[in-house]
Amino acid sequence: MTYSIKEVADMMNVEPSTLRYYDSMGLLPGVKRVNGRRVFEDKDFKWLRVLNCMKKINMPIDKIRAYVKLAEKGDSTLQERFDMILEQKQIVLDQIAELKDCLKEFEYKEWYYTEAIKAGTEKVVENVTTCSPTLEVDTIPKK
Amino acid sequence: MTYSIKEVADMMNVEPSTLRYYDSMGLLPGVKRVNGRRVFEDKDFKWLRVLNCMKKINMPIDKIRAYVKLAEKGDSTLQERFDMILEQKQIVLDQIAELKDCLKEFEYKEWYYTEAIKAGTEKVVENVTTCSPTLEVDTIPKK
DNA sequence: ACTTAACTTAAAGTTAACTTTAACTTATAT
DNA sequence: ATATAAGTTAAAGTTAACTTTAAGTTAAGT
Repeated sequence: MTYSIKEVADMMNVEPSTLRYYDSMGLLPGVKRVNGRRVFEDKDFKWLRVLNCMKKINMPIDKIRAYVKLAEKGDSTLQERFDMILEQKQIVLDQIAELKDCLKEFEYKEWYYTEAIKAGTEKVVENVTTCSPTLEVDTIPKK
Repeated sequence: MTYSIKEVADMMNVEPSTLRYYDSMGLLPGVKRVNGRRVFEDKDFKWLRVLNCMKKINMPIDKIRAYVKLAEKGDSTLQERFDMILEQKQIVLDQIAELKDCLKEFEYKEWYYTEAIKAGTEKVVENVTTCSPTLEVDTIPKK
């Protein structure tokens, strides 16, 4: 089975021009051409899925390219690639932890506005949290 | 207790120039001035913590400013702000779910390289996953 | 008192990641 | 057959979010 650039772009929720840009940056190694046109094959999706993840965690294009270059060098770079993957895995874990903290803040705000709307004014909830001068405070009121 | 722009910048892990930029964009309402200098008070940290979260989930500055403007209008905008918070909460939840999928991919890659390094070559693991032409596939090998 | 560090603004500069344009070729549908 | 849609490249343009610069004022340390 083969796929056009538009079909792949739709699957990845990006513009075809974005895929061409990725290609020009060296992020789409080994994609076949037929009459000059890119033809994506099943084997390409293996990498596209990883690329998709790397993009989602905001890994810079330069770093992704570095990974691709290592992969192209073959087995001699296995350890280096492993190290990069471990580093990125830790970054995802950190990002998830960070977002969970943000979620708490938004859940607090949800509660805050629920109470304020009930009362018709913010004054009722304005001083529920003791605001110490740090950004690390965790104050989720129990329902 | 009061804090200089540098002190607040350090707490938020940003440059003072970034805070000045946020201020110029209307993201730091109600910050006092003494001889022209910004002086941050305890009350400001309440908002800084929320701002911090909004930045972390990549909420665009324009949207954050819209929220600030609503807050400045007072109680008549409670419902609108509640709706915005709910929307952002859903965005965080989606982002967390997305990152968890990425984590699986990196965990698979970790396993992949562990096996490849053991064998000295990628050939051993290259075709472990059946790669269907979708980016939604989930293939985590059980240890 | 004097030096150094930190603060100020307005405006210009930077960066990453696309996105658009122009000029062209190839494929698909009627 | 012919129009329309989709593909191509290289190069220029865009956007968001800072970041730096320049020129100045204010505060803090010795």
